[in-house]
Amino acid sequence: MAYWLIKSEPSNYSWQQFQKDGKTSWDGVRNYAARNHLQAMKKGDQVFFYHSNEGLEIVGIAEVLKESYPDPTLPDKGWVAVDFKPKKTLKRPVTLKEIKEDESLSDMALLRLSRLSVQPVKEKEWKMILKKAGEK
DNA sequence: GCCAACGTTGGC
DNA sequence: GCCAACGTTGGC
Repeated sequence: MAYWLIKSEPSNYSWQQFQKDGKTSWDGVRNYAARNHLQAMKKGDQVFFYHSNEGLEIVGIAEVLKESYPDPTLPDKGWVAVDFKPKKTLKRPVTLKEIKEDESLSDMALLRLSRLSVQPVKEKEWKMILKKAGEK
């Protein structure tokens, strides 16, 4: 099982909206690095949902519902989409500030590659963040 | 609203 | 194939 992090601007698509929808299709990604990560996702993988621009915090955990398939908004160009479903809202959101302050998380892609919208999370980082969120 | 970081584009 | 110009993302 692998761990990931996806970003969304709440004004565009928020965690609350995601929960209301029950699932969502992550399409429209037009970045090669992000696409490669989408393609590597397996059903059941766990995914942090991060609010960028506003909030600046990890708000919940999603799960891969459907592995990558041709992006319906641009099917012939090799871009892909992945379906997610919301799994759990964190007891306490984990802010970018907290992540920055933690030495052991200084290597996270969130900090090093701040512009990448789909990125891998190491198991160690995953557990660390869950702990900060007040989860087991 | 500004600006740094980074990806993409296009001229040579 | 290099690199400058430009556009976009995202934190501040």
